[in-house]
Amino acid sequence: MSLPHALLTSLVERPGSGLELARRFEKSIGYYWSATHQQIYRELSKLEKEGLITSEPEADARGRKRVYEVLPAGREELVQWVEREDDRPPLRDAMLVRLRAEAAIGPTHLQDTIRNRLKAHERKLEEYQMFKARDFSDDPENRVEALHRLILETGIKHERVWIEVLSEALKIVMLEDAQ
Amino acid sequence: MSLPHALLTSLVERPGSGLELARRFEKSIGYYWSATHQQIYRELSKLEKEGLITSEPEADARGRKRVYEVLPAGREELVQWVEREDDRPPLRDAMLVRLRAEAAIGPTHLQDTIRNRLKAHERKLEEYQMFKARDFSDDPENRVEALHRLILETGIKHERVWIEVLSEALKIVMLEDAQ
DNA sequence: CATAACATGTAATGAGTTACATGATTAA
DNA sequence: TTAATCATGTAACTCATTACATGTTATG
Repeated sequence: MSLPHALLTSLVERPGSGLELARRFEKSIGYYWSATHQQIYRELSKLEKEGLITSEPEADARGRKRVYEVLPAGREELVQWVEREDDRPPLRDAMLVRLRAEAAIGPTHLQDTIRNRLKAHERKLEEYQMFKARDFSDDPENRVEALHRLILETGIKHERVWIEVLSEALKIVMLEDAQ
Repeated sequence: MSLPHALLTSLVERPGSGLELARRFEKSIGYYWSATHQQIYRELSKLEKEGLITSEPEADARGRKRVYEVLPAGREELVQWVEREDDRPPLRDAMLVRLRAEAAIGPTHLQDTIRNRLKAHERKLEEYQMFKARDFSDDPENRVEALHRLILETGIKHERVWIEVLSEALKIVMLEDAQ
């Protein structure tokens, strides 16, 4: 149940429409949560029905831009949620299942798949490093900047782990082909 | 759609019942895919209906142990799937949403939540390191062992990243309380 | 023969994805 | 005035979670 709270957070930072939020998810929010525009519109309606956000203009305006902002009740709900305990999400990556399957029934031809994913992670890493260079100085930081930097840093670490893992996977898979 | 393939992989490695598979998921499979027994039973029925696995005894035996094994068609499906291209799963962690929300509306009281999750990751890391010491030697490895080690190593790296991130988060959150 | 442990399942709900539908605004 | 872009939404489906229901086997 984090999507509504990711939306509340983003709207607290700055009011915006469904499509604007979808774009924020694609850009910056993407490295800690992801969602499609369909999900976002559905969730915004729900949040408005629950009285946590309002929109302007209120009219049933299909096709016309509708800007949402957070109500006091929404802010309160967000505070409550932040302080709530929560389990860690399970690590669930099909690539690891593929590698285990490869061990069981291989050799198969999965080098290209690995190589493509490796490239994808390298691209993301580069993108995040650009964000970091652009948005964060080495100066003493306030808490907001420190938290934002930490979140981006998490994305960077995540990409680095996968680059390491996939590079190693490629080595193993290519070795077995050479035999 | 990785659960059926995680099941096929595990059953190729060794035939087993639903509950046995659930236990494997809790133990070793947990660091690359997770599932509950309800999901597992449902998926096993589906796989059997599709002719990818069989079970003994076939009888509609509620309460009696039923051991599944993979049919040639199941093995073939697994090979096909392993070689199939696949996008990276998005990074989706409620803790990062919490940290971003904390930046927007904080300070709130989320230190305990962070501390608890930190402890959970430290416990997991220790567990994985025990597995590693127990199951893998430093000897020259064959491909199966190398792949299994890589998967475990991925879990270890993952835990380490979160330990770093949460330690840093704790520092930031405690600093702001001191002000 | 009672009870704990083992074993398999159903039902309801929630969350996420994919495909599709439609209206409004702007610029060529 | 037509096409592109902006913008909002519906519907159907799959996957995962939670709560519950029930039968079997071993053992004291």
